[in-house]
Amino acid sequence: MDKRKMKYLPHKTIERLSQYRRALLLCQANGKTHIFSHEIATIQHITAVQVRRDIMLIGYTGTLRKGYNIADMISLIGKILDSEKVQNIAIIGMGNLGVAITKYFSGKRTKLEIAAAFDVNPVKIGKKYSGVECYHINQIIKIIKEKDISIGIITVPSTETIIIKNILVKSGIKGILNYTPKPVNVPDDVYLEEYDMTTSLEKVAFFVKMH
Amino acid sequence: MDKRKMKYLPHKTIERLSQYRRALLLCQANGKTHIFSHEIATIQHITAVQVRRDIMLIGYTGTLRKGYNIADMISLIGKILDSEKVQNIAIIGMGNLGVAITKYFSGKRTKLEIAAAFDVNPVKIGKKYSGVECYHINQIIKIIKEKDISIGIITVPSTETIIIKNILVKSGIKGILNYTPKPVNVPDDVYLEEYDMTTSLEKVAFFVKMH
DNA sequence: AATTTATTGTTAATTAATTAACAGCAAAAG
DNA sequence: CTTTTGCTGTTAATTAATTAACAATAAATT
Ligand SMILES: NC(=O)c1ccc[n+]([C@@H]2O[C@H](COP(=O)([O-])OP(=O)(O)OC[C@H]3O[C@@H](n4cnc5c(N)ncnc54)[C@H](O)[C@@H]3O)[C@@H](O)[C@H]2O)c1
Ligand SMILES: NC(=O)c1ccc[n+]([C@@H]2O[C@H](COP(=O)([O-])OP(=O)(O)OC[C@H]3O[C@@H](n4cnc5c(N)ncnc54)[C@H](O)[C@@H]3O)[C@@H](O)[C@H]2O)c1
Repeated sequence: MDKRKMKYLPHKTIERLSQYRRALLLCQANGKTHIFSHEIATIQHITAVQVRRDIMLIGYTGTLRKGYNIADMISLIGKILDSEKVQNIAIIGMGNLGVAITKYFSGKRTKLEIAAAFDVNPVKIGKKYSGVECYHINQIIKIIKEKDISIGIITVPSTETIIIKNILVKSGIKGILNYTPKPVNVPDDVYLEEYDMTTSLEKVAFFVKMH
Repeated sequence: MDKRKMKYLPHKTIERLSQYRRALLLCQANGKTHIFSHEIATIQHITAVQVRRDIMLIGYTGTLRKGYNIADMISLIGKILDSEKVQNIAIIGMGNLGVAITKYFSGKRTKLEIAAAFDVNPVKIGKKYSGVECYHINQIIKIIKEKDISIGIITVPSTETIIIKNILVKSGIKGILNYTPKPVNVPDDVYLEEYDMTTSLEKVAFFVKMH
């Protein structure tokens, strides 16, 4: 698939591709070789049209009455989502959430690797969390360069969010995933994704109340 | 504000209201009494138009050249988002993520309360996590009734997601926040919110690679 | 007192995302 | 061999969300 086109894939399609891939890997592990759009839709709890539309956007075509070749689709999604070389990630703030995330991601995806953790608490410095070494935050610029880290996950207390964001931007990081409730802004060449758990929970509570 | 209108607030507006409120509470704590739309916008890193549009949708009006009264806005957002009585929450799966979330939320928001935790691991049953008692999963229907729990947070291994979702729906829960990567579907009268961390990270990685 | 400035509130326009509609066709059924 | 069925791929329509435009006006400035 053409690189120029990929840039223009809708954000929501990118998200779904990530999910399709994991679903397809599961199907493949169960010995399936082909799959219909409506089967993917059922797994993901979305509509078959949406699945076909996403597949159209990435330029793949299935075979009529046989569906999509699972192996081919996995490989194509990989070509779209994955970088050729490993993308290294830093996680900043090894508290409850930071440790949980590190454990969750470490050694899972081959093309994404948590390469370093950072904290200020002396108890944590030098320790390894699921194989990831924790460094003092004042080492971060050096380590990011050394380990060619391009993505940062922020899990520090929200009072520290801006400081950490600034350090990350300064050290040339190109993507930030901010899990603190303090919104940040970044230069145009840095991609930012924020998730606020309190917001999600309050949203659920609102719609429950409204019933 | 009219209850009928509230139902039709856009989802994104609901999310931002939750965030405005927390920002406003901070401002209030700093002794501020009034705030302009562009100030809120700066804090949230969005546009002032969007802030004013959201405020318009909830039917509040500021005063020209003076801005919005912070206390009034906090109170109005409370009337919209909060239920009159406390909304009780159950969290299912007290692993890394479940424990982190429980710690994070417990005793924070007055109108939302984590009222019970559930697991299958005998080591965890009977223990308290940040003041929240952990029960065996086979007690869940009883406890949900007893404690009038209307919201469930799922943090079990993804192999268990569907089982837990079914139990929650069966026991009459009205809102589910699913943090496992296994998508679920629910009847119309249950509100569902899903968040998949891997998707977020792969999305960041994609846009970083595309640069 | 007249003019300028800064800000709100709202409508209109634009962009993004989803959903509907359907043509095309290979395989299955008759 | 002909018809029906079931699925793909794509265009068109719809809906949701954001952004632009600007009228109204209170306060500040001249
Ligand atoms: N725990 C959760 O489930 C949860 C959920 C949603 C959001 N959050 C947010 O995630 C963030 C972390 O939450 P947590 O529960 O893990 O908190 P935590 O207090 O357990 O962890 C924060 C960690 O950051 C470290 N830290 C502090 N200042 C630092 C700095 N300048 N540089 C590097 N490290 C620093 C601390 O030493 C600590 O280890 C918070 O902003 C919180 O609001 C947490
Ligand atoms: N840890 C993270 O940062 C993270 C991030 C994103 C998503 N997740 C997802 O969240 C879920 C939990 O992750 P985790 O890291 O906390 O895993 P974990 O293994 O530490 O915790 C899972 C817990 O669920 C319990 N459990 C298992 N079956 C159960 C059942 N039938 N009923 C009740 N409890 C049961 C286990 O005993 C365990 O305590 C997983 O689905 C994971 O994919 C975790």
